[in-house]
Amino acid sequence: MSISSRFSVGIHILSLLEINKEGTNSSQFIANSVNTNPVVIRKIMGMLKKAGLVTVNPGIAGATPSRSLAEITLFDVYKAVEAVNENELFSIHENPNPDCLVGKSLQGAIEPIFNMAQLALEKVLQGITIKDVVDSLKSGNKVC
Amino acid sequence: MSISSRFSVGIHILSLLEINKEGTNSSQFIANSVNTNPVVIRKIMGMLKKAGLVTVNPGIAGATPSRSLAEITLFDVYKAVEAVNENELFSIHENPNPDCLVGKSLQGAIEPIFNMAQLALEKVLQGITIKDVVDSLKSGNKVC
DNA sequence: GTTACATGTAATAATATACGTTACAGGAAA
DNA sequence: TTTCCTGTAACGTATATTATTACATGTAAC
Repeated sequence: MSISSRFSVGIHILSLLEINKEGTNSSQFIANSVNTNPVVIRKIMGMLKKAGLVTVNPGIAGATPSRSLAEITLFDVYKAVEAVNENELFSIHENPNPDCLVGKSLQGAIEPIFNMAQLALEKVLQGITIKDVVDSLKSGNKVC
Repeated sequence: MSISSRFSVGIHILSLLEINKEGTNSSQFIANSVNTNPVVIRKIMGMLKKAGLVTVNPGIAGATPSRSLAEITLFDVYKAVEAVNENELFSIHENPNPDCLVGKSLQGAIEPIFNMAQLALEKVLQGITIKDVVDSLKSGNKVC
């Protein structure tokens, strides 16, 4: 199955905070751009807030990035919205037969491989910032 | 969410074909090692067969690898069991508002990034063979 | 050819998660 | 006090996974 679209929505939110920084980025406004329900935005915004990426206050319309968008990587967003948990991108079948060599040892053999693959993916995300994405949006040029 | 455990089961199956090559690898036998239902094994075995990785015949007990395990990479298994579809590891929210710059252009901006990240992950899987896993099982040494 | 046992596959249930939606509590400011 | 916002719980729907039952079909020994 796929990695939750919370991730792409999170990127959308942060990008919009920049593109519409002159305006007020209420959950309703953002939801209109993302094309979803404002509650979905508030829930994801809450995760971004918890991760220290955005500043939002109850009762006050709008949100702002908590630090420069050049200092927020896609990996930060990915962790914030729990797109994938630590070492859980791949799932491994549970309780294989311990009386069988394969059943007993497979998990230990493939876990490091899976972790390495996951890390390779995450390293790509660490190399790209929200600023890169926003620049790409403005210019029409691809980030990569 | 996580990548289907069909992937780890597929690796389990192929490893077991080697470890138990003297014996008969019926779906019942394999299911006993994986600790699941034989039908689950037959379904995954069917995908491995369709991908040309194993040879199985209706009515005849057992399965064998179709080529050397040193020539079957984890990526081959990953594709065979449809762990992740082409460029679909990440999902992107659909139908964003085209009247908004972010809504209109975000997908085009992040898709190449997502594809790059997915490719980085897949490249790791391409570098490891079932033989590597089996060697690790036998020796107790990690593949990586 | 019949019996025993295998694979192939459809159908179904149980479970988990994502996403959307309604409802409402509580904060802020005119 | 009214209005509009955020925060959050609760619920429904849709979808994917895994397990399971049931049965059609193939193979080979007897």
